[in-house]
Amino acid sequence: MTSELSKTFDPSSIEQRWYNHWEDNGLFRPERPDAQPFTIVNPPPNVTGSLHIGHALDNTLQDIVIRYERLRGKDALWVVGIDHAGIATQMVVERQMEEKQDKRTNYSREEFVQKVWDWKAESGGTITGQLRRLGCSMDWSREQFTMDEHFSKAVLKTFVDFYNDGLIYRDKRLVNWDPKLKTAISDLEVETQDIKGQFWHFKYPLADGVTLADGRDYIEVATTRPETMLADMAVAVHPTDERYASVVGKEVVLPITGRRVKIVEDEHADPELGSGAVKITPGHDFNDFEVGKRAGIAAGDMLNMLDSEANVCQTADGLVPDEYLGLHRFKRDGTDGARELVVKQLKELGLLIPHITKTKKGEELELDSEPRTIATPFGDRGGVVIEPWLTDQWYVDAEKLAARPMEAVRNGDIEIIPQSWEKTFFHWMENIQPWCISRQLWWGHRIPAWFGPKVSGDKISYDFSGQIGCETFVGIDEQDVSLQAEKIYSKVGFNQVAVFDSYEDLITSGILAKGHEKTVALWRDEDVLDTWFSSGLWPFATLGWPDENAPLYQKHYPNDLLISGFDILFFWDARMAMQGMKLTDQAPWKRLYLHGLVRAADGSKMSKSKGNVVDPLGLIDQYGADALRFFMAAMESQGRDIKMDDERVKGYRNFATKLWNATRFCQSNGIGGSTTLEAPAATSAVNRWIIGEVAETLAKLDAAMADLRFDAAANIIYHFTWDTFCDWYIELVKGNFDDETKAVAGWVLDQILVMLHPFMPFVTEELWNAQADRANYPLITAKWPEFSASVDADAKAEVEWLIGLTSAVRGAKNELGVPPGQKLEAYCPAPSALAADAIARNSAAIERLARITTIHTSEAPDGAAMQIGAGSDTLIIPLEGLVDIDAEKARLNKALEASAKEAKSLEGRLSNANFVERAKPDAVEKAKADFAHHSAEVERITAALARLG
RNA sequence: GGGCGUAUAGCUCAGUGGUAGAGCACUACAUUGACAUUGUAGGGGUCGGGAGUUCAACUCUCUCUACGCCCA
Repeated sequence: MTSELSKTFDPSSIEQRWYNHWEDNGLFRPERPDAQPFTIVNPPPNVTGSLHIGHALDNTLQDIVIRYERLRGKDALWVVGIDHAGIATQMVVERQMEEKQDKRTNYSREEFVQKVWDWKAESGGTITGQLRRLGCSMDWSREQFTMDEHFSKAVLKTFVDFYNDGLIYRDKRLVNWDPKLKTAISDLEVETQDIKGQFWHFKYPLADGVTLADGRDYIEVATTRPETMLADMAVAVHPTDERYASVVGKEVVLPITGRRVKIVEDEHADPELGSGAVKITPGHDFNDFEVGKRAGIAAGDMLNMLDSEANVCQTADGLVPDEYLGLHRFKRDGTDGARELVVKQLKELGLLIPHITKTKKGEELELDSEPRTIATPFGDRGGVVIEPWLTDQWYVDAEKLAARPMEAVRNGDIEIIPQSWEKTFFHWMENIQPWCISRQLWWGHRIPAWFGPKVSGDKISYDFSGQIGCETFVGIDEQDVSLQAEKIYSKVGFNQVAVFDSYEDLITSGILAKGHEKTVALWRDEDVLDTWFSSGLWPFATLGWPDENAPLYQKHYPNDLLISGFDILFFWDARMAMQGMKLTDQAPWKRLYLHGLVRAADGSKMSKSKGNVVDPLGLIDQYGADALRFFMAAMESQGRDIKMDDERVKGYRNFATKLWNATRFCQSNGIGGSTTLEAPAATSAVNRWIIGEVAETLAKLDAAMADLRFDAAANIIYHFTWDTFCDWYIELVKGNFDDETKAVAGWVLDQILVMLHPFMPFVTEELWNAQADRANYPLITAKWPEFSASVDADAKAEVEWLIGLTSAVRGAKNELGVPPGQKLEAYCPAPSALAADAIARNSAAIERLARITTIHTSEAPDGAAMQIGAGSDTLIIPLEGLVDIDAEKARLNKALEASAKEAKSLEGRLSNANFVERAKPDAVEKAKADFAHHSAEVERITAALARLG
């Protein structure tokens, strides 16, 4: 029994209902213990996130694959969860506090972290509801969070194991410091932008009366960051630069600070650039850091002149004048900073070399500096200029971890799709830098490292200023580290270990006071881990790792596929591969599919600041989730960004409506759901033909899905449904719904619903259930088409002959201005066997579609007529009184010209001996056939023209 | 500076070593019969420029131009 469908298709009335039904009945992951596994993990969206159009694309593609594999009977698992997103989340909560004139530091760490959890409970994870609206069939029953206890344990274990393997180490070096968020960030989180800046030229006076060969008593240096001169530690010149050869090893006296610094040789100084001499600030510039090290300055001795907010602080040698202390590094909010003051003072000292330029009028103009475009680093979250800052941080030796993923891609264990991304992947992996994983935040996975006093001889000494000089203990908990500590400190007479959660806790405890002489105190590292360090474990920690016997891990790891945007190839994908291969000894997924960005209609990047963001939920409201999903699939060719196009989404909404109405029509003719996977027995050509078409469509669809060609897959099912099924099959069988046809039509419609389901889950499920009572056999867990029938060549030829005839008649009538509804008779004096059969068996269809009442097998009467071709047959349709002969002549002449041109070109090719000898045999065969066809066409049309006079 | 990618119908995009396709838009016609969220038919492209390889290039190679992205 079918259930009646409403006259118009309203997506919003069915989506919620079906989604709840699927989820409530556990249909996203039915029990299939013996089935072959298929696994995808969803890139965990940020807990602060809401669904944007990029998520819509990424998740639609994943859902298509998961629904497809589920229909194919696999134990399809789509892991879903949320990322705690350290920086982003802390920012959200801090911003909310700011609105209430409150701030993080008004609270203890524990209190603040609790507030973040409260916020998460209240408004975190909005996106999970939005993914449901898109129809995504994840396994929500196992939804995870990267701060869940089991996941946190995996993160801890990873850190401890990596540390013990020497893959994680602590180092003092320059980091990318975000002075707004007051945390280190990794080099991937830095975005370089070209901004307008200035280039200043200074004189650094030579010390001790030394002069250059040309007599000058100073060295000229240039900089885009004058303020850093307060921490200059050298001037570098190129070893081959003869201008400075005589002063290498001598000193300059820095203006303002009066610091004496050496002139050193270093390849970094480019003789071609400016004066050829460069100032060296090892504590505040990545290049200078390396120069400084080469010049023998240890990282610990490098001068630092900025605090965590990039305000000037006193350097270790105490030479920064008081008036600078507390100034911001440069002008901010209209207030001059250290940069402006340095320039002003140097100018007053006569040590600023002006930049001479000319105005438009040709007058000479003296400027303090030369205008320049400067590549400037910005933090991707905080949005302020990044400060290279000398700190102790935790690093992952990424270079060691990179080898195996590269090998996996080379040997095919990991397939990157599209392949063009391989080069980018290799380029990054080959040049990979140490990965800074510590973050100065409160929200995140706390680093499991504790520091203790340094042991020297039989004494211990506490140093709270930095940690590099401390004893370091890394372990899974306090007990673990205190055992480690006991071993070290018991040797020098300390048999008690007290462990503190922070340096402050240690101090407030009073443990260092008298009375605790035998107790040694440890304090925990305050920092948390980079969020990506934890999300790198996602493909396996979500499945139970590190318990390698966990059933899910056993069955579903490695994952089959990962789908992500190319923008997180380095951030996430590469790190999953690095961590995964080290920890599990296997590539985390077999295939890595990278898709592009969804852009605004004009091709620009969507961004909140531009205000051109398209809300996927708005599109769902307007056109339905199915239409949006189909759009995403149809536009996803491998390797190209997708431009948003509402009209196209609308077009796919229309497609859903078309299917809806076709189903309605079927129902009104007593066509219901099929009861067999196997195609019904069919005798009529039309029915045999459509079954064969389903077989062909299925094969093409499976091939497209195997290659992850989402666009091809979507187009195949679209055209089969609309063109083949609706426009031809239904039209051909209309008015002739015998039992066989009803059975076949019902079966074909079911195959469409199944094949379309991964793309348009809602409307297909609705129609599936409307077609029959299928409460126990919902479409989401139905079976993918599986039948033995294949293409029937005779039926195909016959139906294609009918279609050819119909199209030809319609086209000719249209061109000649004959009303489409006009019924006519035709003459086919010498029909081919195919034509004779087709005519005999399909007279009703021919009359209805081609509007030809009778096809006589006698000679056509003289007089005005139009001539059309169907297959290799010619039909003459008298049009006495209906048409103007000149119009028919013009139409025929046009066709003649086209065929003659084609025939001539083919003839030329066939008479070329080189072609006949060297071309592939089928190419020659095809050319011959085409030539025969066009020659015949020429003859036919010529005859017709002759008949018309 | 290095790397990658893209240039195909008015627009958005597929595509194959054998002379080009889709959707939308456009034009004409149709229409109370599943569907105007429709049907039928049609117009429209020297496949960015140039050179080369080949019997044959939109497709392969080189080069130029334009645009985009990533890295330094």
